[in-house]
Amino acid sequence: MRDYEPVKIEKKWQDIWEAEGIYHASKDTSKPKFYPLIEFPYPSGRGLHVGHPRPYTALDIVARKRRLEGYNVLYPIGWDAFGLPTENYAIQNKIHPKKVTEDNIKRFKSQLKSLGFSFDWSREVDTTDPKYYKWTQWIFLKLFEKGLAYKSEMPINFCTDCKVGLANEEVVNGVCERCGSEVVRKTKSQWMLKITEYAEKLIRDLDIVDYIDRVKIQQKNWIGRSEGAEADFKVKDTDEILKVYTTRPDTLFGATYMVISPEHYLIDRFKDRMSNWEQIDEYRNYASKKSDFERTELSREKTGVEIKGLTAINPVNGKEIPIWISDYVLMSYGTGAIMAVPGHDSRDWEFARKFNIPIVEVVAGGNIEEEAFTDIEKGTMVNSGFLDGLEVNKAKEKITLWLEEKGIGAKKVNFKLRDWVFSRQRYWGEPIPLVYCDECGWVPVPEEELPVLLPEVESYEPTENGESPLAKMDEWVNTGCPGCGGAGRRETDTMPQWAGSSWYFIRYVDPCNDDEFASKEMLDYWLPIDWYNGGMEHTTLHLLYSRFWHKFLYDCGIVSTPEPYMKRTSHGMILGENNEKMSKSRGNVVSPDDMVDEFGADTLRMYEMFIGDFEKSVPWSYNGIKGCKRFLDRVWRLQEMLVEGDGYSKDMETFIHRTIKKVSQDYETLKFNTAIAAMMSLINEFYGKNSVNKAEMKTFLVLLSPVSPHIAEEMWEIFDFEGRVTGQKWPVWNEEKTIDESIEIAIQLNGKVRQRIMVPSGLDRQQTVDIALKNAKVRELINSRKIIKSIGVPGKLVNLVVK
RNA sequence: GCCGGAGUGGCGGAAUUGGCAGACGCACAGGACUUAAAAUCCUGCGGGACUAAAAUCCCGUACCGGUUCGAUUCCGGUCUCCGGCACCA
Repeated sequence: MRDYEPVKIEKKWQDIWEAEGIYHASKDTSKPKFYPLIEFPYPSGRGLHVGHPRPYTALDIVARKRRLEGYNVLYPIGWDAFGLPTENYAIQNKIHPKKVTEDNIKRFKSQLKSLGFSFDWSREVDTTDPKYYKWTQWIFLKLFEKGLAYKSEMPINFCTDCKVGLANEEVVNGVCERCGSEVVRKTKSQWMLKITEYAEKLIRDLDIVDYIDRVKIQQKNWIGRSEGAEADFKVKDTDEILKVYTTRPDTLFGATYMVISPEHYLIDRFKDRMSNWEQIDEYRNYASKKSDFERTELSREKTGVEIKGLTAINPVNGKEIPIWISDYVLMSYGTGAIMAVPGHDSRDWEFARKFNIPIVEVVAGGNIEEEAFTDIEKGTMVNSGFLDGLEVNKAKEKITLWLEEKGIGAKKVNFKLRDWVFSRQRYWGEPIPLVYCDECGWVPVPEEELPVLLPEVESYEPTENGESPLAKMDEWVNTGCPGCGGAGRRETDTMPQWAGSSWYFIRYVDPCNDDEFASKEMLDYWLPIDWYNGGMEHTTLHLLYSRFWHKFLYDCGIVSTPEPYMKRTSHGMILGENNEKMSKSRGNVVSPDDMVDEFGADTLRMYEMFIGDFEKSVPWSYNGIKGCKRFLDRVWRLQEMLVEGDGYSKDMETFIHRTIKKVSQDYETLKFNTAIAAMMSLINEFYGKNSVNKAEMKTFLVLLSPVSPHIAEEMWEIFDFEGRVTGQKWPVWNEEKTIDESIEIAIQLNGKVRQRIMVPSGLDRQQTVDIALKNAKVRELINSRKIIKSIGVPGKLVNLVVK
């Protein structure tokens, strides 16, 4: 027997598989299809770390199993290559980001290939390739055409020293990550996408997809649908009204003040009437330095300023109430103004306590001296005129009708979801294909002129005033207006990285099509994705953005399914051996290259699947991977105990059928660790007998092949079995043959196991109890005590309650 | 802070419509083989009481409490850790 030399056999089979193109998806649309998807990687300068292969191996296993089951499988791969880290690296090292990207992709590609994934490399896509981003721009133009892209003044983080716009991540503790200077929020006109128009559908259609619960819940909460009412408050002695949104219109009588956000337009409008303008302006400046996240932190001491000289009128009782500004009210949610009901909202309660504003009880049931009473199930209305005596939910309905009758309010559904800020003042992204003309406004670049290519520039640094580096390229910026032929200026902002990743799975179905987005035939055959696996960190943003784009394309009649992904699962992170996140700075990064060199790809793949619960994060363990190598060594040595045999041997039959069942089911339910454990047990059984026949060996190798394909293929060849292991049929189990004739059950006395006995399988509840009671040892244990109750669980146990 | 998730031996984990806690692997210990080591093979391996050994018994699934014949699993509360919080991807 030769030695097991993974490095040799893995390269050998990778070359053969590639030459034969066995992992290419077929154009034959008569076969049933299976389209699994992993999140395409961002090709960073650091190369792969061992966390990357975890999800890739998982779906590779499923993809390989499906091929053996006769499906036409599309398991694609590509590069999400636009983005900040590459651009920053390019700036620091004075290398063009395009070059950086090329180098990184090259490295990633060779690393992935060494791991033996069954990706269809002929369909590779790259978001930075003009042939790809042509269609990203095309989708943007569709959105623009349908009125879903618009311009709005939005804040950006602006470093007062570097004079550049910063990503949130580049702002650390309120200061610039690079220079440590103060960061302020500066408003800038930016492109926005109306994802809120799809809020209702994005929630509703979660019902038709199979996502793991925690993903669905996160999406729902992120979209944050709430039902309430809008109500108009008059601003005293003006013709203005303050519109507020509230989920508790029932508490309107309890509104003792109002709060508007520091960015609210009323502030500038009535500037002259405010006797404490300086104080207000100072507060506005203070608030502009904070992110929404900091502003809404509940534990934080509430801050605010009363507007002196402006008051509002509560529409239900005509009472004059003060208006405050405070940063806990956000312009981005609701109307940017709230009616404050300190008796029944904990933020308002804290605020009122701090600034000595009266707290009025309008729902009885709590103790508002101690804390706000917010329970909507238990209270009864008081101090509320025509609402008195009603339950909260009834009061909500009545007051909403009242507001509608008076014409000063209405029922309203609100979402936490905000529109998507789509502009970046950066170089390394897709140019937004619009031209501004003084005559025509924003005009789309004609479809036949796409893509709008990213021009070559000298420096990728943003400009002094926070504009994109493209703004400096006069030649590129100044162009003819596609509408009137007059002078036009190109949009210089680029798209966010999310753009390319919002539709890449669609391009995979027809990646080389230069004439159209993708052929209808391919779209209809391959979509939707059957199974999408990705990290929990993408649950809200990426998943929501891509669902939004897909729904939009569905409404345009381009794709035929309302949802892109039928199933979504999620993997846990692989941490360093010290149980911390792998990072260069912590020095705990493990490279797959080293593992492949030392143990082979088959061992690495197996260990990544055996390491623990697929859905949980888990620390890397060098000893652990050694254990998997040991297992494959044992598999290799099965060669020495092979005997003839066409069918499973009698004593192994049950074991084999059970293993087929366990492995088949576990591969489908992300329980790769227990599937591998089952295969280990089977091998232990072979070793115990010191023999394995050909039929048993074939079945085992096919079961093993999705996890560790190279060794399975090599052994298949050594044994001179017909064809390839990658060309076999997935084995099936016979349910009857998985059942033992007799099984052990436990006998408990008062809930504690006291005896175990063997019984025939297939007994019902009563038979199980009876057989236990007949047992001599059990009778002895019961002794003279009386049986009060007996519980039987067929095939499991009997519990006798005795006294 | 808000939303979501997790907590089981020395370690990774297994067991879930509520039914025998610790499968499988690692580490460790003892033994076989070897001049020796590595590799390999065999055995043991949650804690405690009792015992020459076994048998037997008690405790044990982050913590406190509840429901139940029976709770790692369900309910209420507490603590700790992890992911996300809209310009990192």
